Parts: sequence; C-alpha cells; structure tokens
Amino acid sequence: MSEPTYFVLAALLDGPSHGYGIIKRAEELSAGRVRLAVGTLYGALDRLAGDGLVVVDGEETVQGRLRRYYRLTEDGKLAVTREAVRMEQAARVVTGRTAPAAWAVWA
Amino acid sequence: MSEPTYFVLAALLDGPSHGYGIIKRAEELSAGRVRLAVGTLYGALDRLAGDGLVVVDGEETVQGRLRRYYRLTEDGKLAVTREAVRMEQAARVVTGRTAPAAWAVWA
DNA sequence: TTTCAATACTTCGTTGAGCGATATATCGTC
DNA sequence: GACGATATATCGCTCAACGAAGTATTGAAA
Repeated sequence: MSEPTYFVLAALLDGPSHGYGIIKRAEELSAGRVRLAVGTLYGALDRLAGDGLVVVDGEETVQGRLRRYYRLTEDGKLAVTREAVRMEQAARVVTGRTAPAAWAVWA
Repeated sequence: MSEPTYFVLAALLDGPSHGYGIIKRAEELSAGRVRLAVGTLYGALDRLAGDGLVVVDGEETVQGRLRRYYRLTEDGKLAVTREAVRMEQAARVVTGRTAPAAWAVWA
C-alpha cells in the first residue's frame, strides 16, 4: 500500500468524511507532509471502494456543494492497522540497528 | 520511496553486496515478507545509482558467476534513515491513536 | 465589482515503479 | 539428466500517482 492510500484510510479512522475533508485531514495527520492530489484521492477512493475497504456513506449538499461521504469498513480498519504494523517493523530494520532482529520474534 | 526500494537500501547498510545478495538480505530483514523480483531489483539499483544513493563498488567472478557489488553512499544512508523516520511517524498516526499528535511536536 | 481563495467533485493523459517472464550461464544434488 | 540455487540482463505489461483542466458555489478582499 502506498503512502497516499494509507493516509486516505488513516484520515477515515476518525469517522466518515468526504473527499476534500480527507485531503485536509491527511495533511493534518502528517504534519503538512502529505498533500493528496485530487487525482490521487479520487482514484484511491474508487480503488478502495472496489476492494471493500471503504464504502460510500451517503451524500449531502452543503451551500450548493455536493459532499460524498466515505466510511471505513471493518476490512478497511484491519488493512490500515496491518499496514501501520508493517511500516513500524520496516522502520525498525533501520532505526533499531543495535538490535535489528528484535521484532522478528513476534512477526 | 517504495518498500522494495527501501529494502534495497536497508540491505546495503551491513556493507556492500551484489544483486542476488541484496535479494536474500532483504528477505532476511523483513522476516521473509519482502521478496524482491529481479526486475524490481535491477531497476531500483539503476535508479538509485542515478540518484547517487548507491555506487558500484567493483566486480568479482566467483565460480564462473559475475558478481557486481553495490555500496551505499552517504546520501544513501541519509535517505534510508530519513525514510525510516518517515515510516515510523506515519505508522504512529494509526498505532498511537490514544495520543495521535504526540510525535508532531518534534516533526 | 470583480477578482481571488477556499470548497468540492470529475476526468484525462502522462510518467514511472513494480514485476513477471525470458534468456543466459555455472554448480551441486538427486 | 533434471532440478534448484546462484547470478545478471532486459522486455513489456499493468497500475498507482498526479498534474491539469473543467465545472460550480461562496465569501472576502481589493
């Protein structure tokens, strides 16, 4: 899973959100580092919906603008959690050079 | 940086290695999870060499088989370390849900 | 008043990484 | 003699990322 896709899922952990809201939330969560391009976002949402990791959770019109809400499925929560663990382990390969094989015990 | 590329660099932290050795080392480091496809490996090495993150460190013929050694540059070491920190922070967004903004203080 | 930034979704086209497949070659084992 | 491990080169496909352009509303600033 790529970083943009990961942050789309992570942004939805706080509850359903719409496209633009996800972009803003991902930027917050990453301290400004991850700025999802619109093409990336909507492409990722379509893919994730196809994979059953998110579902459309209704639409709403606010001040003349359409909002389409997306919600994490249970599969989606599992996937993003597994991905976080995977990244943590991968990071430790480099950051934990003094005891590089420590995490491998539980893997 | 993608996971395959990251593990190519990580495999070289122990010292210079050749293509096939990198594949095996990456598999070890990831507890068997990361199996670099040959096309991925040599493509990544070319790219990384072009970016100055690795350099060719001599060739050797062992039992009739050519070995081309690659070595991490200082830039490469920096890049893989930065990448590890980035992944750790990204992982914490999900795993550290009880105090999600904790790391943002130092970021 | 009109222009600009923010909000909000759609779609197109390009780029490039990942990767399977194929080719070539040696060596040891079964 | 066939197969698996070791070892590199290269082609071509697929798909994610992403910039860009299009459409549309609202509010603030100039």
